[in-house]
Amino acid sequence: MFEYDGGVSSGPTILHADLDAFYASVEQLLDPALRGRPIAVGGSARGGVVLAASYEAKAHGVQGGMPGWTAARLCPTLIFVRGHFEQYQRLADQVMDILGDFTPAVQRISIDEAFLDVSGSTHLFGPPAAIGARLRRRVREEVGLPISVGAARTKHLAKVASQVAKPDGLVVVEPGDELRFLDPLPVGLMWGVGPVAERKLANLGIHTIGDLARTPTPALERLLGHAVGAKLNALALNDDPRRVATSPRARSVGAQSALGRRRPTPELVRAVLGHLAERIASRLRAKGRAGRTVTVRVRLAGMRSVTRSATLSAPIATTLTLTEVAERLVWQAIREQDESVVEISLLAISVSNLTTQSVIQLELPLEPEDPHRPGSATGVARLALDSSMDAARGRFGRDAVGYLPATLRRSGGAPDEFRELAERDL
DNA sequence: TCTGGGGTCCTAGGACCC
DNA sequence: TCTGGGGTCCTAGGACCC
Repeated sequence: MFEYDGGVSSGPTILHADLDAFYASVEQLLDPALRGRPIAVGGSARGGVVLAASYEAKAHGVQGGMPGWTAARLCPTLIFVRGHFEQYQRLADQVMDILGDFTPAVQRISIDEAFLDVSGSTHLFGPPAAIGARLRRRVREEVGLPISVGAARTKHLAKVASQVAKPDGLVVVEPGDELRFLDPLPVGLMWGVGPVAERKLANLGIHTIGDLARTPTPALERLLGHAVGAKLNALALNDDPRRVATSPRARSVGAQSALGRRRPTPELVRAVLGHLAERIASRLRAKGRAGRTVTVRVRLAGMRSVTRSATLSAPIATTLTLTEVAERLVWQAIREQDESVVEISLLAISVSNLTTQSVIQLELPLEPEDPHRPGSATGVARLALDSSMDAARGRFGRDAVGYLPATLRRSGGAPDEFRELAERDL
């Protein structure tokens, strides 16, 4: 991780730029008939989940992550549109290129938002407020999308400022105004305060960031745990040392698939895990990485989840080995539930404890009699199989091999283009 | 009416080692 | 006979973010 230290400046030189209702705004850009109207990307009035809502829909209470039928009930005129996922990546990259014109210190934190440290750019572009305004204008004129910008001395404050600026606004917090700015804002605007923490804080009468700042740290730690409590108190007092940095390497890779409600038959479990393992392992191989810890998650009907994990003696990146380890863990998890559990609604695999190792190193013999070991005859054969599958995929596209049989696909499942949008670089 | 998919980080208990 | 304290790794669960 490389850090840009803008520490010499005490002005509001950290910018947080955040595209407004990104997926929905792209749909409105692509289809003028949708502009000014309440739309939801993803889901339908009968099922699925809403991935993003336009501001017109948000005005009715529609939010991302909400079941489609709930959204339709809140907003009867809601228009459901299918996503144009390839366009999202292209347009977001175009926006990031524009941000890069203002400073090399850009930390992209998701497809549609980034931090910028502009402390070295003011001699070229003027003060941070001018940079924010210029950046917003360029994104609007060259890409056609609304973007909100917050500028402050720290990342956290810049992020809060961009939330306050939405939609389509710019908020600059001068150093002398920081505490006054934060004081009346709801605690939920802070990074790290979700629904659970918000409810616990409300029970103590803590509603605003000012309330939080006036609460003694030990009380917060008792309520929310050591790490969260201490962090929140520091942030509420605007004591935030984080610098803009390039993204660190990923620490885990995973994939999941919602199934509706299914009885976990051996055939179903094998097919779904094989599909997930293939997605994960091919990503690992493409980057020359491998992982030692395999974690599976089984979500039961009723949304309760159980996880099981195993740490292997050597890192793996082969599809078959990952499938078999995951299969063992999933059946272990299912067996340990009481017998009333007959249906599952999701399977997930994650690989962590990642190492950066070449394929050659993975082939070093360990215990040749164990088929799970990369050095065994079986292990070598599996690597060879994976290599040819990877090659076929490279030539004929990602769906050329290893896709989930149509009979096991659930209508309304997330398209692969959507999955790829969320993937982090390994 | 029934709830996506990609991640990060923290906690707490137990095993194990020195 | 009974026994300390610190560090590291592993596992399961959960909060949170986009």
